[in-house]
Amino acid sequence: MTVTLADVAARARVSPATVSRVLNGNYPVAASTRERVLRAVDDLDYVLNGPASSLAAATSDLVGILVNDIADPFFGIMAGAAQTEIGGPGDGSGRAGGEKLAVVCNTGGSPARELTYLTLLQRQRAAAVILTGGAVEDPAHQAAMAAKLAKLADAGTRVVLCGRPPLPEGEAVVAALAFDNRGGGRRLTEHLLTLGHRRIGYVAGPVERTTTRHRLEGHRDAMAAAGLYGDDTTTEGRLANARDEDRLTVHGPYDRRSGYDATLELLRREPEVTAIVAANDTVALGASAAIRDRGLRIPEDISVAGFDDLPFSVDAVPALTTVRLPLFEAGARAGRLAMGKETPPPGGIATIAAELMVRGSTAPPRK
Amino acid sequence: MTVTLADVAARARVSPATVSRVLNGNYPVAASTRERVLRAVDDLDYVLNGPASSLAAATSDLVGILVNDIADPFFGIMAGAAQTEIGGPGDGSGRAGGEKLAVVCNTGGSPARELTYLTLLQRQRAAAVILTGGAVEDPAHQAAMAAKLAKLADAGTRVVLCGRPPLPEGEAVVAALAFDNRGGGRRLTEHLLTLGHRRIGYVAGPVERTTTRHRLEGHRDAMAAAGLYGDDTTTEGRLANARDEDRLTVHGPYDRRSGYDATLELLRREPEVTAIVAANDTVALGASAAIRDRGLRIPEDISVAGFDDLPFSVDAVPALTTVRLPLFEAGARAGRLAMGKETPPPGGIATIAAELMVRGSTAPPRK
DNA sequence: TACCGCATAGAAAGCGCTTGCTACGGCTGT
DNA sequence: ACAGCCGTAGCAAGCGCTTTCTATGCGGTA
Repeated sequence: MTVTLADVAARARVSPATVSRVLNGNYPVAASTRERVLRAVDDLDYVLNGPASSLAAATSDLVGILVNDIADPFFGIMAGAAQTEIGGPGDGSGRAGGEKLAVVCNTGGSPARELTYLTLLQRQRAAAVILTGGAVEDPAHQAAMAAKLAKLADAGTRVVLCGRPPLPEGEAVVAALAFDNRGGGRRLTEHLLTLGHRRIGYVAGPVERTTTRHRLEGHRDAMAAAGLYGDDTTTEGRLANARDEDRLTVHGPYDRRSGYDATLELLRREPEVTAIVAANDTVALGASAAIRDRGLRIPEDISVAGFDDLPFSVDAVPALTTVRLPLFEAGARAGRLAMGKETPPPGGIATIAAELMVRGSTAPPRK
Repeated sequence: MTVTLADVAARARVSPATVSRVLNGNYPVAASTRERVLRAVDDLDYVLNGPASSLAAATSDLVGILVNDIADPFFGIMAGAAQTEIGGPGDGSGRAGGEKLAVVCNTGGSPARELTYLTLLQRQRAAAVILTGGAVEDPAHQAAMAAKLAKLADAGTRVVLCGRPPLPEGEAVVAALAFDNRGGGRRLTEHLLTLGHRRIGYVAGPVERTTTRHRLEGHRDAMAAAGLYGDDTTTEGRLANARDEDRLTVHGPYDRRSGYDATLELLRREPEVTAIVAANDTVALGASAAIRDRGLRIPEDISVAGFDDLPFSVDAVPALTTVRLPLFEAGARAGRLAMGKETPPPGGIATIAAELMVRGSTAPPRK
């Protein structure tokens, strides 16, 4: 029924070993023999049995890319970039020689699914795994992840982090490419402060996500440095500041709906807000909609800012002030790292700069 | 080094066969034995060797989802929905029992890569394959695809089409869920005609893509039915109509940049245009930017419409008139079909309705 | 009491490939 | 002219699992 290596060997009048070597190209085979084998492969329409091959060789050509939300271009762009580096050009002959199978796995942000996918990938003896985007900070989960990754690395799977902070003990990992979320967040808020804003609302991402925390910390660093939230360091002062921070921060998922709802909430809590900083561009879009539905103008009445600089942000009206993350470049680099085509940065850790993009959605507050 | 079935068997003091049966749960095993085995599995931190298992059982738990552009939420939404049906909830125990590994593969719209991925999936003896989105209409490629899919089906892989028209001879396929692109396109243009528009520009997708052709045909059907492009059926008249159609149509990729450039081109060719229909929402966003950069207002000077109703479309300013496709539902259904959890529609073909969403970006043309 | 059948466990034969080792010419070097 | 090599090809032993077939022990029944 199905064609096997042995069939090809018979037709080419060579041993199975020779066919295998022709196909893998890691052993000298005379040109004439090779040609005969290749013709037999074509004639018989032979397709390698992946499982058998992986079993015998104890490795597979699977590369897994884990993303938190596949419907979010933030991940799509990174994953796509990584795939271009991993998949190779593809010759269309259907022969697929030397290709790796780059596949993306959607965790939906669930720690359990993240672990499950890792196990599944481990089962397949994946050649490499790329983890993208923020991590969940729950200690139990972090420990489980670290253990799992260590085991993967042990089994020869290359592990690369992309847009995710390094592990506590990062030995298991080939490389970690971390975005400068904190710095980006800080510069964004500094921009707003420079424009003269003082009461700034913050629509944050889900709690316990590193991305969320880092961006928020950047924001608060800037606020604190400006003496906002007060620099009253007495116990009472600190409490008051904390209350202030909390009042002006709302957490929610990274989607437009959350941005919409949170902004309405912020507006209710503090009508005097003159700017809203969103956890990312998608959230910013929802925030903008809420502001407009409230009958307010952007940026005249309220400034809005996002994060990521996704492609649609420049088309928002007005164009969104945001922080650009080089998602494509980072994804591509992660792909190369996973393939061993690029040497890891010193220490295995690289921080990727975030660039402030000032556009029309931010302006000085009205007097 | 690595733990094998035999190690588990030894520790549980049973035969490897018994361990295998406990893990696969398709053979009676006494409760006490099962428990002993399970404990041994946990103690040893055993992870099944996927390749070995697939080799012996001649099937794998891989399910491939092919998408044209992973950075496009159009595909992300479908793929994510399909994955939720396939991956199961995941128990977080890391045991990953009975799970399928749903993976998405990004073809980038390239026929060669599409074929390559199919070969790679065939190699892995994938349990199922879901093809999403429009197909390329090149006859050679179509034939190659049909052959490849037939071979996959032959090998026991379930093939499901989602948002893609059925194959010429669809026997190889479990089911085809096709969007009513033509009907949606027609109703969208009828809406514009009803508003009073007569000179309507069309920013189409890439040529040779089924999606592109169907949406465009819907548009032209509506135009023709309204007597636009003339109903002159003489040879000369037909030629004139065709020229008119071509002058008001520009093709390009499904991205914002293409929408921007094409709209500028359309405006140059025919300054009297009162509406622009875009191939999809992303393109519509680019088109809107171009219109605004030209100093024109939407919808007062020019109406704009998209297709797909992606989440961001409602947040555009003004909100985008578009055609809603139930992407999530379709993806989920494709996932269930791929898992054999749902019986295929009669004839294996289902057409999925497209619903017109009238919003602020379209209005009657100025007198 | 003797027999049959069911429930459960084990033995062993592969699944299709990779790869270390061996075998065999013909060439080169002295 | 002979030894030693290099370049190729084949042999055969697994890789770790699934599954068919067989073995065993037990309870129930005649």
